[in-house]
Amino acid sequence: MGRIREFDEEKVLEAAMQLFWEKGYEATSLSDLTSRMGIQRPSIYSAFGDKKGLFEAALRKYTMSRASDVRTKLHNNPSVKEAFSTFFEDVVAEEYTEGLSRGCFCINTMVELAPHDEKFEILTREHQMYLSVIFQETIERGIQSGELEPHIDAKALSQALIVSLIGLTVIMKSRPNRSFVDNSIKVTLSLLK
Amino acid sequence: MGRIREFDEEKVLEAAMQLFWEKGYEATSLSDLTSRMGIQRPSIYSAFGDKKGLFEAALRKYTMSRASDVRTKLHNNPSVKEAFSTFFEDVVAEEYTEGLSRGCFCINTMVELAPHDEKFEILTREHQMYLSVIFQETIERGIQSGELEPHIDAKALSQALIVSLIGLTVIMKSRPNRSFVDNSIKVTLSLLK
DNA sequence: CAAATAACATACTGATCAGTATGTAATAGA
DNA sequence: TCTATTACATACTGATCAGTATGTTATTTG
Repeated sequence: MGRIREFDEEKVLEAAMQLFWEKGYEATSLSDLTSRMGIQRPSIYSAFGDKKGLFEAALRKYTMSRASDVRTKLHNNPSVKEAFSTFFEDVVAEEYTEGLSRGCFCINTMVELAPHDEKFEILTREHQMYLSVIFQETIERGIQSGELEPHIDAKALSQALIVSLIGLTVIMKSRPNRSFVDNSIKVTLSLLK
Repeated sequence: MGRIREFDEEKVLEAAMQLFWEKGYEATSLSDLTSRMGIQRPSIYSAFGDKKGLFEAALRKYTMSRASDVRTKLHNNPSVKEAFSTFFEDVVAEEYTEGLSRGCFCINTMVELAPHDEKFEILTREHQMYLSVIFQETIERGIQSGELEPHIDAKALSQALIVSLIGLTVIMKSRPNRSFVDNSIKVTLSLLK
């Protein structure tokens, strides 16, 4: 009963996600959001609670989509070494292609909000832990197939690769020379033996 | 001629630095600043121009002090491997000791401002490049002393270590298990052979 | 001491912030 | 068709934002 909604919640959430991803939480105003989402202020509040609630919904949407992407990319390549090098190169290519370096929405949030808001500390941590498990599974697959040496510590190595991926994503925001990131990746991935 | 200044510019700048470091640029208001710096609003504007100018001065103070610290820590230890492992462990210890994880002021700025303000893109990039040179010099010292293998690419390795250090600093904001960061460091520093 | 200068403190500016009150339009069930 | 309900758009709220105008106090120079 009652009037039916005219906007698609998934679509406006996608728009909000893009905006928060670009500008962060504090620098994004409700006016920015209404114009980008194409709906009025009270619609936002009725659908998502408040600004923090909308941000959280946007971040959850991002992390779920991102985790799925990472899983697909790493699982689809039969060669583990190639899977990782292609994955890291894709991350770099995306960042240098776009005019604005948005980086990773989750990492941005880890820096801006996690230290001051436990909800986001947990949310961002769990996303990184999940990615780390995907990395670990991939490395273990490489060990079992014989592509990687059997003695390596898959868990510890996956954690080191996650840390490198984060560092890479962050330093690209300062637009270093391409050689800097290429060198870093080459050296880091030499750990995959 | 005229009344003499009652505040110490270095001291109030130090206070501003601490606040911006904790909260970032957007989340820090002029009211926050006046109360923490202990001076009135017009004094800030006469000494530092505007909010961005104050932030820039604070960041420059930070990066200079930080670069000096890093140089000292890495140069003072005769063993290069030990210098790096102590250095990384110190970074972790500091972050897990304090209640709030401030991380690195420069890295925080790289995420918040560098993508939207070229001045900070350059400033943060140059700081990271400078740290990378300090790392490289240290690695080269290890090669010359015979502690490290002669064939390693000191430049590329130093860049990979910088990337790992950034990733480590960022992920600690989500307070992962200590074992996660310990594993990462152990694996990454295994590149120093 | 008088004039000039500069830092001081208070209080203000218009703009913008997140969030909401209010009235209208559209839908469902009775 | 009437009533209840929900979404809509407009316009408003008090609070806070960055930055400044104004007048006072302290110091130097003549």
